Amino acid sequence: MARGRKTVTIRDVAEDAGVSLQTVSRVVNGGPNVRPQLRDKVRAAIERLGYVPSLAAQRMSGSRSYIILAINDRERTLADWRERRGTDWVDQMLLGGILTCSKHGYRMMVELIDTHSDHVERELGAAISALQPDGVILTPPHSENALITGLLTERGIPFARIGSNAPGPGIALTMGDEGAAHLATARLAELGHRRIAMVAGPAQYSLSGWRIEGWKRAMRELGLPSDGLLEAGDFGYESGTRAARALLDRNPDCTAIIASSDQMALAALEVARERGLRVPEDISLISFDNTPIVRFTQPPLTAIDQPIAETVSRAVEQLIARGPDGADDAVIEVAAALVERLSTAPAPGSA
Amino acid sequence: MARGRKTVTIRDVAEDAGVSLQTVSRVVNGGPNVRPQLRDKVRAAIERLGYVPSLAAQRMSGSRSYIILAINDRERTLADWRERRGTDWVDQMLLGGILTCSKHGYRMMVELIDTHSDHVERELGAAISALQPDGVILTPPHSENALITGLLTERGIPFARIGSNAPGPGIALTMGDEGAAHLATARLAELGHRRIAMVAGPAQYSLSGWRIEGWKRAMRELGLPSDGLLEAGDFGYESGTRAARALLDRNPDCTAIIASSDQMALAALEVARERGLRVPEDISLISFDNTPIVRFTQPPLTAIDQPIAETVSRAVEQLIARGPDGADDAVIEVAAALVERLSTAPAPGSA
DNA sequence: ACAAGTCTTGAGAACGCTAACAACATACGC
DNA sequence: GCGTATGTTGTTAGCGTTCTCAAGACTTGT
Repeated sequence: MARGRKTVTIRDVAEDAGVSLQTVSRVVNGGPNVRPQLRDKVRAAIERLGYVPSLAAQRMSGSRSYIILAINDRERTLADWRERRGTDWVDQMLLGGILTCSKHGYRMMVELIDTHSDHVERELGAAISALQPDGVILTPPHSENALITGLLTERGIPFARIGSNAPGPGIALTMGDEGAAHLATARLAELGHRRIAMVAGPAQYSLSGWRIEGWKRAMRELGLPSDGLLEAGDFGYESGTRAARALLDRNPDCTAIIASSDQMALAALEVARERGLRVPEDISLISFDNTPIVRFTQPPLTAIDQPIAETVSRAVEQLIARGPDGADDAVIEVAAALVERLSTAPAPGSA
Repeated sequence: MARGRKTVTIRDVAEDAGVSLQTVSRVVNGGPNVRPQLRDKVRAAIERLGYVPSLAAQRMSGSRSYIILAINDRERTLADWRERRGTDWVDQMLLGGILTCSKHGYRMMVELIDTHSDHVERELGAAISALQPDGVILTPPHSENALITGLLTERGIPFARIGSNAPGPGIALTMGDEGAAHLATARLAELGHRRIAMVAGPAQYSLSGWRIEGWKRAMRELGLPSDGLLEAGDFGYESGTRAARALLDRNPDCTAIIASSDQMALAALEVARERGLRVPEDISLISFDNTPIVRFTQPPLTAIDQPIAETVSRAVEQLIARGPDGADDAVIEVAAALVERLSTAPAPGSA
């Protein structure tokens, strides 16, 4: 077996092209002061030998590591996965991240970290020390964890916080949860609905609050009361069942529900069915997330599409563009869209 | 801003513990010949300083890179993603991989690579040169690409091929596609079905062939003819529609369909509906994959669960356990299971 | 008690790359 | 034509770790 054919190093290229190591390095990194003639010669040698710089060596020599680290919540990810709920969030994040990273010669790594306070510093610290990433992407519920943002700030590593619009340290990227909830509510009102209920997410996620805000603002603007029309779940199916039942028990006149996750919307759909309510004839449903499952339910659900991939992509681009020193704070919004399917219709008796 | 607090290196630990670099290195890597007293002293220093070895430096010094690289097909992944079909496969793979990697102090990286022959060597070669992974995990359709396995063999990098049971180079991990198809077919026969059709995957994937084999073997063992009951799709929804229509046109007496992917099963479900066939009363349906969507269709689908996460986990463990030299070939099978839901029932008119 | 081993520790080189600096060539101003 | 800015190339050191090899401290057998 032709095992272990020696790796092509920068030295081999230098030799082949008849120049010094440094010149090759300059060509590889797009250095500014190289004569075109030499540059082409070096490029030819690189091509011929199939040279690719070693990431480890680059990192060692004090330059960038070309790694972006994405932090996900271990508990949630594992629960989603174990119960085969699907982890579309991870998917979207990964794909958006990988694609954008590779466009810039970077790589993305995913790390699962416990939210528990005594673990979080150890685990994140270890990951950072081992990988020395050029940037970190934080996803909920880590996005507003002061322990984490503090650690990253202290170590001088640029980071982006997904799903947060609190103008704290680092780059905050939000999907405009307030606006999205407002959009959904307004659309339902447009269809003639007056009693529009909201199944919110857990208070631990700040986006839950923003969605409630958006819903309340829309109701207020339309002169509709929102009292008694709010329930909270934990994004999971069971909590959605509980919330939908409570909501319908309390408001028999409710004709529309906005659920803060697809799972909870699915639960609401089932609760409606168990009570003999037809969707969308008797009650309309809008969910948040727009994961693949909502296209295959009966009826397919109208949903707010979370542009997770695009958001993460933007985050990566910011991180890379700003480089090691540009950790300036910023708030960026990537707009969500309403995808209308068959779970929404004019309110019963309207028009 | 307390920017850039210096990283803790092995030198700091050595100084703190009053020993040489080498001793610390030995303790960190579980070296065999260190006196317990010293070992504890060094461990205490590591703990106190929060030392974590730099991955880049470890790699540089010629030891392992502690990185496992997973290769996915770019085209398929992007298509799945763009059309929001969901990429459950990526999910499962990633999670199974990450979890097992981190258990052993490894990391997993995902790379999307084009199947096109002129790209594949360049792209994979570049990824390998840059990352220098300790092992590579190949997923279909790369698992049996001779260009890829050749390149890896030549470079002496151990690799695992997921979804292949061809006893070629490297470790082949199969989910027992032949057995799984046999299982599904036998179960349907048990329910009284005689005309059991198969919507297979594309021939490009060898597992498609194995599934056909399993189905044919079961039919043969049961003394049932299988002629005219086979159609092939490309795993996608549209191809499933075409296949199901062709199948039902040709075999009005068909009472059961096994589809080689959830998407194609969904399509078959829709085709049945459009022809006024009730599932499962008139026709039973079994799909392959068991992604999250099949739990939420009407009715929920009986499915063969692909133990992707477990398979990848096994692959990672093999790769790590064998180390840099143990590239011995092997074939490992992780059994798939049949998850019965509501799309299967006794054949019409039976019992 | 002495030679021959084994265990334990340390010193120095090496991995592949880039930063910082030095050296040389070329251009420009007067 | 000489000094100074600017462009181009090469040289050296160092990043943090592990490997190789050597030296010292213990054993053990006779």
